[in-house]
Amino acid sequence: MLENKKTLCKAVKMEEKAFKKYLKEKGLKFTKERDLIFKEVFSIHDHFDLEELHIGMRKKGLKVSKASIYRTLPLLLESGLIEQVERTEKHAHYEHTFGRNHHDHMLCISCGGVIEFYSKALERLQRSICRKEGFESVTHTLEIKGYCSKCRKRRE
Amino acid sequence: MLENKKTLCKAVKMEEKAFKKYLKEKGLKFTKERDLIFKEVFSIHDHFDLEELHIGMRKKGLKVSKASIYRTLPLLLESGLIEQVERTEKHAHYEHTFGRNHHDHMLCISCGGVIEFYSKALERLQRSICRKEGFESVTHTLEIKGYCSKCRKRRE
DNA sequence: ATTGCAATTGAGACTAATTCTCAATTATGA
DNA sequence: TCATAATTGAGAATTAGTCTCAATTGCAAT
Repeated sequence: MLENKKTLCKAVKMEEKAFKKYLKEKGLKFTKERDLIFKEVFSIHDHFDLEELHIGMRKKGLKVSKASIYRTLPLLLESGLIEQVERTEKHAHYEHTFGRNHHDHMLCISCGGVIEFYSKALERLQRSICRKEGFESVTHTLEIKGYCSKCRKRRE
Repeated sequence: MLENKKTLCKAVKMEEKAFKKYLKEKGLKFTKERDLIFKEVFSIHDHFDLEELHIGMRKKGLKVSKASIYRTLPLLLESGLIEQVERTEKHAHYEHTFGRNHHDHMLCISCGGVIEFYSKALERLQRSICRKEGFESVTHTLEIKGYCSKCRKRRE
């Protein structure tokens, strides 16, 4: 799923550049808080929610308020550097997009497990559907809810 | 999108039967509040959220508490009589499934417009992906966010 | 029909997530 | 360096949704 560390580092630098560019275009500042949040997000190679992000930062002694995280995540989302993975009843979950290819999710209703999958054919088909509608896709989310193979067996 | 009224009426009766059956199976009661909510939901041939549903009922003089609506929607969801359409930052939107085939949504980031679409090929592909994973799909949601054709033109 | 009881209801208290406010601070471009 | 507009943190405010509990009501068995 991830390349080796060296490649990762180099690439995160590029992502940071992209973030700075995005901010500049919007007339927004690249503050140290945003930098910290950005770095934290890119150090998590998994799904995370806002709470986890915040706690993780506190543990490292990085003092950034929740409010700032609430304010920064939408920027990262909009610049395409992170994606919303899942929205439970309670709150959203995110993941950064670097080093991971886009993928979709199956959510098991029974055990809460998450299965990631990717289908080239699916992506292609979606692009073609959008083209037909004249719609320019920026992101998409496909969530399939149901029962994973383990839970299916258990239910029998 | 919808059949004529007569067909609709007859079919809603069937849906009501399905709802009663679902409740009975779960050992739940078919109360007059649930009946009212059910009827209201099936009188809306469009997306709605909980707030709208509640206000609509108040206007007609139907007194059902919000709490009861909060309690009833999950039942309708679980019995497959309604679906979650969209989850804005704030709250979920629903629609009843009768007389409308399953479809997915494109959401315009710029104007907030919603485009519904359905693709047989897409559904088929999803089924095949699930089969491969041994996953039993119950529902799925595909949301494509981007710019609709009108807004694309406007942005140029 | 009557009865008994578990499920349900409404109203408001409660909780959790998110947004807002505002004075103090800071990044940025001139 | 300076001016200024954006940003910050802390906590207040808001909002969606859940929970509590006494009163009510379906419903199944009499």
